[in-house]
Amino acid sequence: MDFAIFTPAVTQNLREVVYNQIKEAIVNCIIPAGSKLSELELSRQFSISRTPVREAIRQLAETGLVSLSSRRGAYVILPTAKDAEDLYEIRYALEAISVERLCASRPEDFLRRARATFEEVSNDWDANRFMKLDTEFHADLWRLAGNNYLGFMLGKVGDIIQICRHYAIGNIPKADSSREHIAIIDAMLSSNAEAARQKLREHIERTRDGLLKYISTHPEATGPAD
Amino acid sequence: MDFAIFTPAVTQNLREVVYNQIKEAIVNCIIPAGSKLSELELSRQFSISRTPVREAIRQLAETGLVSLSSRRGAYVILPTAKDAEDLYEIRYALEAISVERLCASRPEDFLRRARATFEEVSNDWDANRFMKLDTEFHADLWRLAGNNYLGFMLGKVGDIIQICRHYAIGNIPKADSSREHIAIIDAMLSSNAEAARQKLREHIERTRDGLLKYISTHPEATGPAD
DNA sequence: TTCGCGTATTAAGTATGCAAAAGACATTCT
DNA sequence: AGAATGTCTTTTGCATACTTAATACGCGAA
Repeated sequence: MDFAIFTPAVTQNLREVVYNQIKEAIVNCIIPAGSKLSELELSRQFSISRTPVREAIRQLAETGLVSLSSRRGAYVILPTAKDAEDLYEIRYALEAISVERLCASRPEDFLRRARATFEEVSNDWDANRFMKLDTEFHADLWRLAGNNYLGFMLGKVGDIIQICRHYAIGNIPKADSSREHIAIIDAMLSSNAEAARQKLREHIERTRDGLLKYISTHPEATGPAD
Repeated sequence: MDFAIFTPAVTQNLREVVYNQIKEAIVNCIIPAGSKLSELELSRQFSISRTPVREAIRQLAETGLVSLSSRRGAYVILPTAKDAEDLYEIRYALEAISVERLCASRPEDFLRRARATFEEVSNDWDANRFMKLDTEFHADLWRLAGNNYLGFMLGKVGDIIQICRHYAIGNIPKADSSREHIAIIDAMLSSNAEAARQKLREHIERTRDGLLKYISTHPEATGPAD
């Protein structure tokens, strides 16, 4: 057989499908923070039995998106402003690893391409388009950094942050955010780890502050401030 | 009723019990790295049905201790030397958050008590006793740091590291390790964040190097070096 | 009216059954 | 002999039935 053109007929099992769909719904706030996730209701919507739904909910609990209460059900977490702060602090610490490593390995082709992309951004870009670009850039960072667990950890932090961030779409001028990205990239291109860390810190702090400001003026968006 | 001395009669459900027991067995290498976890076999050993065992295995997969292969079963991960390096790098980044925060808040009573305990350590301490002290100290750090997600993240990293570290018990002289702890504590007591970070880095790097050295001389202990 | 208690209802926790996939082994064909 | 195919066994994935805890509701007594 000298061809290999077919991909697996069945790629995912039901648990994965359900997990991904519920997760997407949660991080995009289609299922609002704080909602109860009923096994029965969800299994009816998916037209499957409770078992895969149960497993997906357990999986979501382990990522931190859902909190389980014994015999009382599963609830989508309701992040507080404090949660957002704590998460951004962790995110900075983890992303700093990527950035430092990339200062050393300096994947020039990638950095230049990313830089060019961010230079094209203007404030009238579609919010979702920009968010996708941003997400992918940060994902590329850890992928290139070569630490096998960075993605694993950042994924968990990112999912929870995403719940918060959803409310703040469009809150931060995209052109400013792009400039911050470019500053980080330039620092990496010149292998200046100290500057790169600093620019990253500024970028993440600015993003965080934008979110916190939004939360403070929209108390209904997340859990009670503490 | 003006007293509250009773704890819940039933605290955990079967899934939790099974999860904890399997996790302990894995991180203590009673179930060796790389082993297959059979639902049927485990459920027979626990004398329960497959359902809670399945859920526990899924939960372990989400923490990263177990890898699932669709329709082929669950296997305890087999960390490589690279994995250990990556994990320690993340652990450093996260613990640095605790240490920095504690330089600011400086919980003196706790720090002094911890310092006194580490001064009592000598090389002839029981390895498990020292490991317990060490684990608790690091746990106290993040608990006092006040970042609600630090423990969550460090727990995941720590569980995987623990698999590796188990092989290296007694590899690092306990008195040396204690001195490193004391150095970190002293830096925190004098609110010298820069020094505290540095001492923490040295401590974690030394611990890591001890483990890596062990792994390199005992290739059977973990997965293939890459 | 409010508190306490008993009952009903709902939903989660667990057990079990069934279908189907993966791996092992035997068998056939070249 | 070796490769390929068929068959059997084991075990996972999913469905479903059963058990039991938590909540809601209703009624009666203080």
